Amino acid sequence: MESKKLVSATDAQHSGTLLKSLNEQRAQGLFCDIAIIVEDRKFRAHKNVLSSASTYFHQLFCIDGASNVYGQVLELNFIRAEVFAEVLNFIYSSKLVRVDALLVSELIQAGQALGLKFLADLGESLAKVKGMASGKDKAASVTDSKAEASETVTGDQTLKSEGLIMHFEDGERGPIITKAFSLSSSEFSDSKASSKASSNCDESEDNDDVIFCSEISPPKPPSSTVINSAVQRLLVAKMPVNSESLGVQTKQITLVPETSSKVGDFKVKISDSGAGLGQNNALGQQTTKTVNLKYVQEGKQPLTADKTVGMDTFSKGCKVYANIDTTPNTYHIVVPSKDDSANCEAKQNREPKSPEKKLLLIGERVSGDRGHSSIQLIPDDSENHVNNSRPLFINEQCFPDAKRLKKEQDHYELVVDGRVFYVCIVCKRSYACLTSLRRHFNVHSWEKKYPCHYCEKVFPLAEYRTKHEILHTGERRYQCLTCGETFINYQVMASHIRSVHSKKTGKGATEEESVSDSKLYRLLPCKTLQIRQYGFLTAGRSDSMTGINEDGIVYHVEDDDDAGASQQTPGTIATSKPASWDDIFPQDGTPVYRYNSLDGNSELEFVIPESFRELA
DNA sequence: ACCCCTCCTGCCACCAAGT
DNA sequence: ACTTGGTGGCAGGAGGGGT
Repeated sequence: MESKKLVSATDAQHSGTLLKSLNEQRAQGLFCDIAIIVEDRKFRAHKNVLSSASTYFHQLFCIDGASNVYGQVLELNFIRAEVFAEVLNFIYSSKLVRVDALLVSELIQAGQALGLKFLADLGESLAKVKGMASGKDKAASVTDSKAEASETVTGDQTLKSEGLIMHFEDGERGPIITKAFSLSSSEFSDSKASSKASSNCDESEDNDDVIFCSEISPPKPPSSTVINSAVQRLLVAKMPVNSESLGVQTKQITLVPETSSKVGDFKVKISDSGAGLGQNNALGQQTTKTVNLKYVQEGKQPLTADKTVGMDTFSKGCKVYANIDTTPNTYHIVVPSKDDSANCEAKQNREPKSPEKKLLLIGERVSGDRGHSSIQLIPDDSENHVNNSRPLFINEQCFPDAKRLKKEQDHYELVVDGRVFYVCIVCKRSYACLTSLRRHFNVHSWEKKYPCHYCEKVFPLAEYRTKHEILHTGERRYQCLTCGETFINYQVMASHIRSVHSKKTGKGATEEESVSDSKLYRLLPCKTLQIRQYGFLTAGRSDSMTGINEDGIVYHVEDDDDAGASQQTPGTIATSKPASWDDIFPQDGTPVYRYNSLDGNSELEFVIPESFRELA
């Protein structure tokens, strides 16, 4: 039998090349499957890469139902955009390059929060390296006698320790760390991060009134955290009872399935906790009882259930009414008939008339039987909340699959005396108009992004962008008819009219003032918007674009399929005759727009005219 | 206290698609 | 032609931060 010859080979540069390629793909937006919104900036990235580098992201992507992951968009609110940009660069390059030393502490915090061991340990590494420098390095102010240097090169302010290479240089605002390479390829076994992610219920207790919690059953926890199966089904909800400047008193409701009981039996624990302490049972009061909810799932309508019942025990389509009139602390559960279920969605928007007066519809079971939602206890002053358009705090955070929450499943309905309120499932804001909720929901989902045409900012609402862009253009649309002065927005104009002319605008004005209100100012057409729409209308065509030269001549630009080679072709004008800006905006003081095709954008560059600058 | 600014939300107009 | 749903602008209140 002939012996096999085996050949082994290792590409030492493979990992580096691979990472570099991934980083290039990220830069080009290729294959990015997640958008991360931090402050007002959007970062595209690859889930696989994030998950591999960060235990936080690993956990997050494993737990599909994490409350803040909605589809392909993730919003991080515990980190600044500037810091996250460096974190992302590090993940995709294994390097921190010319990072302002002032950011180091935040980078360390970010590393700890995101489960990035290198960044989390950066402080320790820095202390060691600085200890090696022992006064030779300008940046070194902390020394560590325990630092063990395998090699120390301080002459050029480059330090090496345990695989860490650092280079210090003086930046404008202080020392800058450059050429810092990752310590090692040791696996992230960050128990802190793991346990942190595994206990989401506790993680957010610091500031939030309502804890966003999820079923603690990640399919593939990166750490081998063993979670008791009984605890996995634990659902915890917190409810603000008193939201005065004194903090928030909370009641904690815990639904624990009774393993020895029948299906649907839950042991309900209610405990009070101190304001803002985030500690269970701080005040000690606790009651426990068992309720059978099976009938709720299979029952015939209507039913009444205790308020401590979890929403996840209801069948899909059940409408849950808080019985605020006759029997406090109970719900009416209205189970739709089979015929109703098909038309349930269609009926939702046409159901302003509530036959059950004084029944507060606090929610509808929208997720499947495996859902992990719960109903928040209604505060005693719930009716006040209703009057304030902040009626309820419904805890419906724990969806097993956030992607299933489609647009038509982004809200609950509240019916109060026949009036419908639409409650956002994420933040619990209530709206009188469904359109308002739809518009608002993009703040969570970022299904649509509205990037500023003048800077890198991204907005969840078109109107925010428009208002922001007007700040760029400096356009002043609001004109005071008393003195003729123009203003950039309504608020400034109203303030001017109030302070200078001693007149009131708006609903707060007296009847006499209201009568004359319409004459106080006038609103000029929005040039900023018009020019953008004009640009889109022309540039939006797949085969051609229209541009304008500095003389104000409109150009028709043919697209030769070479994005970088588009050229203006004077003479191929889109209209029968050249159109100047005066034709479009014949008023004086019109801002100047230039067509910008340098970077492939079919956009119009706005140049603030001197007249505007003088006014500003 | 006042001003400035941003955010928010009810209301409305406009538009496109479907009936 | 009418209905419906989506979109986005406008008004004006609320609230935060700076002075």
